[in-house]
Amino acid sequence: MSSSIKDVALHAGVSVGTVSNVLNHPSRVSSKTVKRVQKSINELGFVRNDAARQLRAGESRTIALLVFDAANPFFTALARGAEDAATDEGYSVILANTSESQEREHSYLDLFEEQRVRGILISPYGDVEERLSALKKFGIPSVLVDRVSENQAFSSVSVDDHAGGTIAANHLLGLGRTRIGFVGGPLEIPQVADRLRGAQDALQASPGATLTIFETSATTVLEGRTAGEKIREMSPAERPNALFAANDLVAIGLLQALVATGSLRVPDDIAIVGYDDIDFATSAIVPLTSIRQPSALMGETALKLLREEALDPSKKPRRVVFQPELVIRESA
Amino acid sequence: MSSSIKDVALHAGVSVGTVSNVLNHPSRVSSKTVKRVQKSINELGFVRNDAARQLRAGESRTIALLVFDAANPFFTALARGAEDAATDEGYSVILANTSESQEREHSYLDLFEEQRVRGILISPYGDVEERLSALKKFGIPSVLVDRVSENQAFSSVSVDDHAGGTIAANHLLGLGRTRIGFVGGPLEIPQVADRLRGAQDALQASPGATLTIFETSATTVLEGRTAGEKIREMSPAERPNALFAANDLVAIGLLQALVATGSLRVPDDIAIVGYDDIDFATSAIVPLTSIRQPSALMGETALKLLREEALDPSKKPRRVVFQPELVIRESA
DNA sequence: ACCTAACTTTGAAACGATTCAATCTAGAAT
DNA sequence: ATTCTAGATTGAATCGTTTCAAAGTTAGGT
Repeated sequence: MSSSIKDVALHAGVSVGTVSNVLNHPSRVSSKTVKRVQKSINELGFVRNDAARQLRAGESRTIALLVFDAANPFFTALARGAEDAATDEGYSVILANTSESQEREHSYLDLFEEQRVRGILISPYGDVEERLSALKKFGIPSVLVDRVSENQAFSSVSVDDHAGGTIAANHLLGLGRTRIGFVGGPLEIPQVADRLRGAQDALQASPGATLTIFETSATTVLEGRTAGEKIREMSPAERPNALFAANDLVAIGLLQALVATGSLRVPDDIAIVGYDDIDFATSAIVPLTSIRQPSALMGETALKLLREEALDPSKKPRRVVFQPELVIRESA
Repeated sequence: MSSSIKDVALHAGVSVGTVSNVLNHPSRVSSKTVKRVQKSINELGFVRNDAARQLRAGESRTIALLVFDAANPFFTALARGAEDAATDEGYSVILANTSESQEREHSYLDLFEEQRVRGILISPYGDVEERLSALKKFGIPSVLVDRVSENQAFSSVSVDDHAGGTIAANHLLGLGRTRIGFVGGPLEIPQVADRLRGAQDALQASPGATLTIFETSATTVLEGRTAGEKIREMSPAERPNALFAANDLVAIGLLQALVATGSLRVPDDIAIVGYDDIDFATSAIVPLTSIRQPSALMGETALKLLREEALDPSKKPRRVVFQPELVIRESA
């Protein structure tokens, strides 16, 4: 069905070694021969079998990017950055979506291990550092994205989520809000936990203020809406007058529940701060005040770190931390 | 660095054939041996080399999904549907993003061909049917997503974009709007062209109404906003009083330019209908009236069609067309 | 105790590329 | 004419699996 390098060699009247050289080291072959072989390749419709190549050469040209929520624009922006950087270096990036499932996260890591990808960019959902260490020993480097390595074993690109949480909370406190709610979850997700902790630390400095946690089972629009509906039903006295959402998706969900129904006004009754500053933040019912992360740049940087790692696995991991930035719009 | 099946065989005191059988046909091996081999596998940290496996077995377990804009929630929803269906059948889906570049589209197709993926789900950007035919001859089936095959050569899952355009236009006409603008592009994208044509056909029936085309270079929020700014500057007399956007992203961009600045009211001054009904449509400044496509279901269906195709390549391609549905909110 | 049928296990031959030492040019220098 | 050299070409060995015919083993029936 598909022709091999041997068929090409036969057709062009040269040896298989020569065909391989035309493919990989054309300079070693006389231009006359190159031309002849190229012609045969075209006529036969030959396509190199990557499995065979990889088996012998021992190295792959693809890099895997594993995120736990591909639907989040923050990750697609990040992916875009990584892809552009990869293309420049002759690599291809393939994306896999964990869908917030530890099981899938592991099965994708298994897949990538079996495929011997050149490296892994991962925004971890579950606890995978041990697994990644094994992969590293195995020869597959990885770089953590949007999360730092707990034991400093991996390079990482992240944003200072604690600082982001503090900025958000301080902004709300600065507006004179004292009953603050944090909406997001699961709290096991480090990004969520850090943002929460950052907010809590900011609250420390303001004795009068309180922080209530509304934990959600995922950081999605839908979960945000569900939480919003609960908050809407609270009595005005206990209801928070400011909300800090773990990300913009949740914030948008909150807006849907609170504003779209006309029951409450944002920011008058409740101020809302989101996180990520995704494209849609600007165009929400009430344009969202949010904490911005430089997503594309993060992807690009992650790829660079991965390359460093691949070049010299013994190198000390680097940790790049970007600072988040408050973008003030109308919701707070 | 990494141990092979041979090492495992040696360690367990069996032949390589037996190890392979433990991996692929455990029923053929006595349970005693299975246990012993498993133990060796764990102790040595053996991981099957997929390249070798694929080379010998000749078939891969991954399916590629190639879309031209991974940032569009419609596609991520679709991807999710395909992924779930694939997981059920023991396949893995890898996602690649064309980023609206024909060059990338081709280079990813090259990659997938070299990798001998089991099949391709593609939402084409450029003109790729010829290329896909070659792939099919080569043994790699594909299913078109969100677009029908021009020459009936491929199975496809799509939405009746022409009908969608008609529905949108009729809705606007029904609201009494007569100066309608179509915003989107490039017009070479069939989805865009079909939606436009559907609208034009609806206009035929209304003699008094006119349709102006505002072509954009991509269907993104940014392009929508740019177009919106131009529309905002038009004199009230020539300015359209209704807009049909090629997708929700563009519609959101339009909203940003028209409403966020406070210059015009939606739908009073200008009514807007979007397309796709993405999650964010509900939460736009003005909740967006939109044409809904059953995205996840489409992904799931595409995977099923691909499986049929893989099972019997000579089978006549099937074309599944879903009907779009008008979701009325506030923007029109 | 022997034959058979059913299970297990073996090991060599693929799969399709890359690599590299060895061989073969053709032209320059003497 | 002869030697030398750099460049071009060859082809066998190799990567790590799966496959499958053949050989080996076990237990049940007579």
